[in-house]
Amino acid sequence: MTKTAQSEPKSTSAAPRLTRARRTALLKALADPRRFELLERIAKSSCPLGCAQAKSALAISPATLSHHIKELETAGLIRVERVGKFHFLHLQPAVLEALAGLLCSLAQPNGAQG
Amino acid sequence: MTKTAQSEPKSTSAAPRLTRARRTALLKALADPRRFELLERIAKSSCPLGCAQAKSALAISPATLSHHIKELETAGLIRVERVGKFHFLHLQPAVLEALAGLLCSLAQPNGAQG
DNA sequence: TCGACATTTCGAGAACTGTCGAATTGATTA
DNA sequence: TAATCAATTCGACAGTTCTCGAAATGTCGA
Repeated sequence: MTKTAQSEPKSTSAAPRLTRARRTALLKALADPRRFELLERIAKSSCPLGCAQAKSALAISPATLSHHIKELETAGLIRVERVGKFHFLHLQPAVLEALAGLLCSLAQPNGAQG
Repeated sequence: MTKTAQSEPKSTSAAPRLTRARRTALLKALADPRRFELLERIAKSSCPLGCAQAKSALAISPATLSHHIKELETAGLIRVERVGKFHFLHLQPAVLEALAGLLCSLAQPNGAQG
């Protein structure tokens, strides 16, 4: 009850509400510097990022890259488009926006509680 | 936390731009569920939160609470007001907003580069 | 000063995570 | 089919972090 005044920062696509577990998973996924850098790469690329580009951008072993990709995918931050033997990485902006909205609401006076 | 070695001004008001190291430190500080819950408590409290309330809210040992408080303080997410034998916890909203802004900009098309 | 309370530090154990080499699976092409 | 390239899984190691009990430090009131 009383979910009044949920006016959060406008998101362009539907931002899902985050459960406690989900928000922790998201933050953990973002908290690794290489993973964040990878996500930045994906976000700033105009076309979906291929694994080869990701690998050369981060200078890590294939095993490690695969691990990080899975972490980001599991957290829901990216989507992996599998076409043939290549995988392409897409950002999922809504999840990022949901988290940003949560942090922003916390920063408001009284944590923007209802 | 490992070496950061990036002496940057810790502003308390205007949202500072986040270096790579700082943003990682912030995300790590937020990525622990108990720490996030503590931060939420602080944010949603109308008056600065005392350690006793924090401790009873989280149901953890004093040692662990002290550890988490230090992490949040080091990350710049809270300020600790030390008055006598009591410590009061204040949110530092600007840092949270800076991080939210960063995430939001990443979510924009092409990662809002430029 | 002493005793009670609040908080921190210390030390250690357990659990988690990032990393990589090696082996494996899967897809494409010759 | 064989060869090759892309990506994943496996197994192991190192470093980090969470957690707490015990001891120490700091503060206040009697």
